Amino acid sequence: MDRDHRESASEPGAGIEPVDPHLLRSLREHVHERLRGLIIAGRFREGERLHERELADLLRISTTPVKDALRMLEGEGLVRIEARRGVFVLFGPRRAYEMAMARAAVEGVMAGIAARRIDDSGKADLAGLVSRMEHATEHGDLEEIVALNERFHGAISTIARCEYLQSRLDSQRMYDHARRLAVLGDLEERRAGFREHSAIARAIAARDADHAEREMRQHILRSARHFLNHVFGTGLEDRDYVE
Amino acid sequence: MDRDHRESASEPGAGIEPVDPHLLRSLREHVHERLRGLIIAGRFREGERLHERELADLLRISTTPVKDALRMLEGEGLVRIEARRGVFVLFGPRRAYEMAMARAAVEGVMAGIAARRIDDSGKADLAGLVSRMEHATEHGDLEEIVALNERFHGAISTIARCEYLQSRLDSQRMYDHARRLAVLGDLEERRAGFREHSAIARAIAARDADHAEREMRQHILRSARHFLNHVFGTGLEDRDYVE
DNA sequence: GATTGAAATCTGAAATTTCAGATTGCAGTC
DNA sequence: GACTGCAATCTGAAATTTCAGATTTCAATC
Repeated sequence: MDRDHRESASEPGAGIEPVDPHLLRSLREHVHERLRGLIIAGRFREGERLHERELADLLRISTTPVKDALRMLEGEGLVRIEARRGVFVLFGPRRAYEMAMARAAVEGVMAGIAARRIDDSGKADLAGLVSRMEHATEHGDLEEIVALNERFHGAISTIARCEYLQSRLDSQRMYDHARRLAVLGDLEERRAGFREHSAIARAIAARDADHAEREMRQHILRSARHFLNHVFGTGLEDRDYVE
Repeated sequence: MDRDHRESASEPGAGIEPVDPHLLRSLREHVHERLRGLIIAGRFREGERLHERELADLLRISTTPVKDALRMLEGEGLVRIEARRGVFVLFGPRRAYEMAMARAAVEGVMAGIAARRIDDSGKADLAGLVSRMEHATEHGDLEEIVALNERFHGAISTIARCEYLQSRLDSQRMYDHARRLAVLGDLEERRAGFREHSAIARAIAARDADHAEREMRQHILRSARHFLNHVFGTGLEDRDYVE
């Protein structure tokens, strides 16, 4: 309602924007998304072989978009393609944690930049999201928590305005949705995540770049470790990763 | 000579290893390497259009490996592919600096991990490389400096043993070789780089992870800024990037 | 049974053809 | 001249075919 009210009736083009060329998703992107989801959900063991023609048969499409999707997965470090030998899955606890480390490093830098760039409008956005996250945390609204988490991290990216750094994060996603919900069923874990989000937002609002970065990194690494312990049991060498 | 001496004559298989599947480079990789080099050398303006069929004609190959190479470049953030519209270059000073930032973030983490994992053999390797870098710095042996720089960073990666993090670095390379040599022609710049390398090696040898990370990040960002100022003149917003 | 070499089969890479959406050019109408 | 609609052309996406290296199978030889 507020939205319609703000658009002036004297602007006939109001609300009309250029069509985003990415709205139509290609076959390759569909395949990529599906295979990626299966890999991080653990459907394939680490080292398991994927079969290009078999996948194409199952999906009722030609091998071309399957090849392209596998190439994308290779670029993300989730599979290894050996010419004329096969495609092998590269996802296990170690890889997942290294992905989290890469994410922590890059997103930490972005949080630092956001702290330098924040304005009042950005502060209000973050505060609003934190408030909603607190509510969802206490009420156990798990899907809402996941969605707000996305929005929180997205808001920081918007403030930071580092398009390339953000693009690097897309390939570091290693959470399986269903398992993430399972982990968030634990109130203490939810509260820990919320405390961390709050600390990040406070540091950014205070323009404390170093602190924002540190909080962001710790948040990402701690929650990743918790998640991976839940999914894989023990499997990580702790020595390298103490923060 | 020392090498041959170390291999025992009683081991008939000595020196025989599995064939690395990547030894034979595919057409796609050749095209990727060439196009990548041209892009970071500034052969194409930011926003300039690349033409898939034209490139295939020039290279005397089919469009398939050209498509694949362009896809790889897209994954690296160096081009944007719009379906049925064209391929557009995304490389300019801002992108180059964001690439350096991503590299600084990830490689900083790796330096910290190396500091935790270092052993005596690793210390000796780094010390040896630093010694050779000092010599090349004072004698203006530019190609040697570039090669030793690669080896220095590679040695740290070997110590850190984070395969995935290392793989993320491959797509963050943004130095044009010829221009890099030009920048290194300046003795003060060479010395600054050497001082930074030394500081990194010292921090790693001292197992001071935080310090190693900080030194690595500063080294990468400072030298990138210097390089980009040389190549592009001013063009970066300094405000975001103060370290 | 062990070894060797050739044939058959498998596999991703590359070439070629076709497809389908996007853009441009041109002719007709007002 | 401005506008509209259609045809021609352009472009990356996808399908299909072929290629060339890798692996397996099978038959012959010792």
